[in-house]
Amino acid sequence: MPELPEVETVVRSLRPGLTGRTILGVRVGRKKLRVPWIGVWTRAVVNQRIASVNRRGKWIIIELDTGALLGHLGMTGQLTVEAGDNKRCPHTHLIFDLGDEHRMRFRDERRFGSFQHFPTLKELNVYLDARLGPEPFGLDPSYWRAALSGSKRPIKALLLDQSVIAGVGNIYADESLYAARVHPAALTHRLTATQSTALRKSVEKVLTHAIERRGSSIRNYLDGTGERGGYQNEFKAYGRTGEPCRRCRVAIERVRLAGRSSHYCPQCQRTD
DNA sequence: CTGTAATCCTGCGAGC
DNA sequence: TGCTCGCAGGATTACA
Repeated sequence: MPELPEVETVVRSLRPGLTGRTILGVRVGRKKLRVPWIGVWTRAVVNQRIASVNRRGKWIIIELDTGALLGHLGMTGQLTVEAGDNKRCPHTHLIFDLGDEHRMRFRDERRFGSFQHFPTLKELNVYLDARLGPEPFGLDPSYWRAALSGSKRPIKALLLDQSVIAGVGNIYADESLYAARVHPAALTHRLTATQSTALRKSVEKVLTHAIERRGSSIRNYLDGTGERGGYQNEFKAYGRTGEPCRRCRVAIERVRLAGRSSHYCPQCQRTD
């Protein structure tokens, strides 16, 4: 679920409470996550101090004095720091004891999320480099133009491809396409220079705005302190099937593209 | 090189 | 009320 704005909000809200703390122990849940290395690495992080907390694409990077943790929230993951009494919480897979009655908890209902350990930050970055393209902010215009002209896929599929641009997911792809007035099924190599530029700027604008609203909470998403986001109240396309377009009042339509629902205005977003 | 579908999971709302 | 179906913010893999 969480896309770049949600992960950025989690990282920002966790950073002050995590940085400088030492992991005293790790408790592991019974159920398996998709990356089955939990339990193998838990001992490696005990007594490690947390040096920094960062984000790349939709990934959370927790750098330790030695080694680093890489987390992904999948569709329903929550990473929170809590203090005081220890409530029972279903779907908890990891609890990091941070001392002084503080704990970091990783919950994930659907278990699409993951938590991995790397012996060095360098190895972690090699792993991410193999999967991720550049961040959407300050994207090189010529890189973007080349990426679009060199592909014949629908633009929606390209926006979701993390190796082209890191961090965009289904919600923000739809919102960006709406803002740029580009049809989700439009083939990338057929987009005009104007459309290409508009989309590059729209992605940046939509993501920035969503971060300011602390992300979108549709169902599960919470930030590092357990609070919901507010951007779901500002969706113009996503999840608005049948509702009137805020620009032209024509009903928003939904199509299935690249295996995902795409919401768009048939009047404002044309393929031609 | 594309594109699509299936896979990993749980939970919820719609419709019968 | 209770059942089944389809759908959900993601990433990876297999296959046409």
